Amino acid sequence: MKIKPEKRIYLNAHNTKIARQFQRELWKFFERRCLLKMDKIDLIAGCDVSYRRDKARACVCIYSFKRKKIIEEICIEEKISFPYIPTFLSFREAPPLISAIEKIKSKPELYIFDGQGLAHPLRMGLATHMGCLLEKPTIGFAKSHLYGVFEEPPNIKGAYTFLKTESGEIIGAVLRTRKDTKPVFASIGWGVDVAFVIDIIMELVSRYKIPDILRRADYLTKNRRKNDKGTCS
DNA sequence: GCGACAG
DNA sequence: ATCTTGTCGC
Repeated sequence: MKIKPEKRIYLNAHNTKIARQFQRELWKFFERRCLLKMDKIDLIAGCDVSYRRDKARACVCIYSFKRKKIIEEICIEEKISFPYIPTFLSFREAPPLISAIEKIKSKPELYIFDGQGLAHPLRMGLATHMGCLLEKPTIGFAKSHLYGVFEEPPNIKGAYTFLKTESGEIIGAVLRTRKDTKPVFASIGWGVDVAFVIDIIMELVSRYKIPDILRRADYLTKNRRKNDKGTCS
């Protein structure tokens, strides 16, 4: 899938000042309605990025929710173009992620990213940022906190509390995807609501606290230490 | 000024 | 995220 040509300008920012402006401009593409239904969804994409020296490697793993199996995997490698700066993660990860997503053949209905969605000071975490570029439903799945107020959820698998802005708006959930482990921060990315986020994430986790599809993408991202020149499948 | 700070 | 060895616990 290709993103609209006019949106490519948002991929690279020369500095945080411009990056901040891009984050504000992208907000106009945000979709708040929930475009998906649990009983109809099928193809879901788990996306992750890892770094090695001056290269970033992005991997996308597409899973068929109905057939319960992975149907496609794509990995790409390219030069790192932006440093890691809290609240500006998108400018480091979106370029390689878009490169990988533009190579997939199937048509995912939902994309899950390693990071926040609306749980960001400007509501522009990686997942929301990617959603505004792709104009497709996205969810942010983070292992730690960046933004938002919440209470600790009970130590029971499936328990959750809402992640809110200072003014009380619900932007995501602090979800206990596994007992006796720290809860995760799942937030609305683009085109989904909190109930959907919670339902789908719980459906995608099995034995571990991270959804299998994201663990797989993470694995593909790092399993290239020796040979491998950029391809895998 | 101080603390917090996705990956 | 990455750099890294062993180690505690189910």
